[in-house]
Amino acid sequence: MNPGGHPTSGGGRTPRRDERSPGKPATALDVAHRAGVSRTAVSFVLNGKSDGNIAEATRQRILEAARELDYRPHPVARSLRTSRTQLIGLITDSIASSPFAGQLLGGATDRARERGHLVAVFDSGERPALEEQAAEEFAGRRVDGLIYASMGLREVASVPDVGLPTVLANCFDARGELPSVIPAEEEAGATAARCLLDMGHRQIGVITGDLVVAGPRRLAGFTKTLAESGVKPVAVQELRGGWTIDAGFHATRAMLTRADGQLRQRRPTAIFCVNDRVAAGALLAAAGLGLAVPADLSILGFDDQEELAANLVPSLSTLALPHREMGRQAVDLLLDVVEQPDAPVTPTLRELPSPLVWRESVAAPPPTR
Amino acid sequence: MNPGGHPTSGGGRTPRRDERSPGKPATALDVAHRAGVSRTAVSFVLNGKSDGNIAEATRQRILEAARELDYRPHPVARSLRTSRTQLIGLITDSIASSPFAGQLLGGATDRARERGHLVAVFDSGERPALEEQAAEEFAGRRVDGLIYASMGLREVASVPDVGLPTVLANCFDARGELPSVIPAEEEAGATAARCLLDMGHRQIGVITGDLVVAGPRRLAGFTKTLAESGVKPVAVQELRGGWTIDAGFHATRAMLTRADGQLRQRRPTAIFCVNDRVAAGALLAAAGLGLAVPADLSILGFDDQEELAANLVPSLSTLALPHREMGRQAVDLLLDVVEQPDAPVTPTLRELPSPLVWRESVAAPPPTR
DNA sequence: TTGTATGCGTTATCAC
DNA sequence: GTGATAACGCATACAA
Repeated sequence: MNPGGHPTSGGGRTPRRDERSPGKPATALDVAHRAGVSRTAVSFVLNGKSDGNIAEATRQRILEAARELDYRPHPVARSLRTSRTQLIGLITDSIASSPFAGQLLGGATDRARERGHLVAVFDSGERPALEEQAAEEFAGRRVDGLIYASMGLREVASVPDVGLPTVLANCFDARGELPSVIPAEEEAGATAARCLLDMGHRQIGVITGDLVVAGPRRLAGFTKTLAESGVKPVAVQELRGGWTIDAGFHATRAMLTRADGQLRQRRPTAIFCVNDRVAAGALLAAAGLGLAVPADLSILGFDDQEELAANLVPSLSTLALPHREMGRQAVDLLLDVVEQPDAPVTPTLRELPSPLVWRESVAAPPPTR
Repeated sequence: MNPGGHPTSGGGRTPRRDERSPGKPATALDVAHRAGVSRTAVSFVLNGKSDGNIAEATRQRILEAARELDYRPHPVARSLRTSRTQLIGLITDSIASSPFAGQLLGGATDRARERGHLVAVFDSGERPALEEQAAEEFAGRRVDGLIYASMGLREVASVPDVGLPTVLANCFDARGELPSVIPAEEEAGATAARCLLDMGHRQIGVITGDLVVAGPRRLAGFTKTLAESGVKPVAVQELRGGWTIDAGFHATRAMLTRADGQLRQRRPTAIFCVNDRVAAGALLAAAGLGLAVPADLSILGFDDQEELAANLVPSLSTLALPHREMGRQAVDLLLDVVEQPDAPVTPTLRELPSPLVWRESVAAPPPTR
C-alpha cells in the first residue's frame, strides 16, 4: 500500500509462497493478495485501464507481483467473461491437396498469433456440405470469426451464414457483401508483360488455359500491357483441361514449329505460361528443339510452384501468387471487424500483387532476327 | 433471469418463446426450467450419467426440452469447469512448404472433429526457436495436448516439454519417450519390390538418394525383398542433394546407356525411384531414348506427389506416404492419453503402411531378353 | 482510488 | 431421484 509497507516478505518466516508449486498457475486473486490490493486493481492494471484509477506505485507493485508469480490470465475464464475466444475458424476447400493453401494458412496463423489469436482449421475436402457443418461447429465453439479460403481463385455462390464475422480469402462472393482478399490478377498479367517487355522482347507467345476466374483477368492484363507498347502476342495457345507438363510440351512445340517439324521463322523469343507445370513442359520442348533457355528463348511461368520451379534446369522465373499475404490480410480484415463490432461492415475487396520471382529462364532476346 | 418464469414471452403476442431469439442461446438452466427439473438432472442426462439416477420419463422430458430449445452446452463454460478445452495444438516445421503436410493436417482435423476436438495450428517455418514459443503459447491457451508434425521423416532431438500430453507425427524422438506415428519405411520398400517382382521384373534398377532417415530403411526393405526372390538390383544410382526432375533424367540416362550413348545390353526393365520428381525425370529420359513406358520400361515412383504423378504421361505408379493416416492416428494417440490421464504413458510407435497407387507407368516387362 | 458483489454457464458435491 | 449450492477465474458496475 505505502512504501513503508512490506514490499516483499510479510511475515518473519519466509513462507516461500511466491514459488508456486508447478501445476497450480497463479490466479489474479493470488496476485492481488501478494501485492496487497484487490482483484479489481489487478484487473485494471493488467488490462491497461489503470490510467486515472490506480496510483503508479500501486501499479508497479501489482506488475511486480504478477511477474514474480508468473501470472497469466486464464484464457478460458476470460473468454467466458468477455465472450471472445481469441479463436479464428478457418475453413478451406482443400488444404490437403494444394501446395499453396499451406502458405495461406501459414500467413494466417502467423498474423493471428501476432494479434493474440489462434487459428483452428477445418478442411472440407471440396465437399460443400461439410463447409456448412464446419461453420456451424465453429460457431458452436464460439470462435470470434470465420475465414473462408479456397485453393483456386473463384467466386463463391453462398457462404453459410452463422452470424459470425466472415472474410473470404482467395475467393469472393457474388454479391460483394463480404470483405475479401484476392490476387490482383490483371496486375499480375501486366507484371508478366512488363517483365518480358523490359527485357527487350517483342515477339511474345502465351500459353493460356481455361482457368475460370483468374485466367481471363490475367490474360487481359497481359495483352493490354503489351498493347500499350504496341505489341501483339505473336502466338497464343489455349490449353483445355489438363495444364500438365505434357500439355505445355506439346503446346510449345506447336508454337515453335511448323507442321513439318521445322522451327518457324517467325516465332516468339519469349513465352508466358499459364502455370509452372506448363512452363516445365515448355522448357523440355525447347531443349528438344535445340533451343537454349534463356539464350534463345525466354520462358516465364506462373505460380512459383516451389517444388518445381526452383528445381528445373534452368530454374524457372515465375510469378508468385500472394498466398501468404492473403492469409495475413484476411486475418487483419477479420480481426478489424471483430474488434470493432459497431463499425459498419465495409465490403472491402483487397487485391494483392503477385511478385515476380527472378530465376534463370528469362533473359534478353537473342540479338539477331 | 427469466422474467416471471414464463416459458413464453410475457405479452400475449407472439408467444413462440421456444424459438430462442437468435443471439441468445439457451442455457442448461433454461432447459431445466422448461422441463420442470433441476440443472443437475439436465447435466446428468446430457452427460450420460443418468443411468441409475434419473427416471426414464424425466430423462425423455429433459431431452425433449433440450431439443426444443436447441440447447448446446456452452463450450467455454464447460472448459472452465472441466479444465479441458477440447483443443489440440499442432506444431509443424512447415505446413507451408510441403504439399504433404496438408494431408497430415487434414487427417488430424478430420479425426479431431470426430472426437469432438478442434485443431489449432502453428507453423514454425523451420525456425526451432518458434517451436518452443508455440508450445508455450499453446500451453498458456490450455490446449489439451500437442502434436508435433514434421514434413520429412526425422528424429527430433528435443521436444519442448510444457507439461502437456504430446505425440509426434512423421518424426520420433531419440529417447523413444513420446508416442509417435511414422511411415513403415522398410515395409514400403518391400511393397515396391513386390510390386515389381509380381509383374515379372527381374532386371531391376533403383535410383535412391541420401535421404537421412527414410532412405536407408526404404532401400533396405526393397533390396531385402528382392533378395528373398533371388534378385539383385541390376543397377543402383545414388543421388546426392537435389532430387530433381533433372537429376532423375541424368541418373536414368546413365543407368540405361553406355558411355557412347547407346542403350546398354543389360539394363533394367523396371526402375524404382526415390521420389516422383526423379521418376518424372526418368520418364523423360526414357522418352528421349525411344523407350516406351511401360511397354519397354516400367517406372515406379514414391510419394504420390499428386500435382505431378497423376499428370504425367504416362501417369505415374507410385507409393503414397500415409500422411493423412498419420494425422488421424496422431490425434487418436493423443486423445487416448488425454482421456486417460492416469494410465501409464506407453511410448507407442506406430508404423503405417504406404499404399501402392496404381497408375500407368508400371506393367510387365517386355517378353524378350 | 480501492474494495465488494455479481454474473458468465457448466459440472460436481451433497444433503434431502 | 432430486434440488440447492459451491466452485472454475475473470471482468466490471457500483458502492465506499
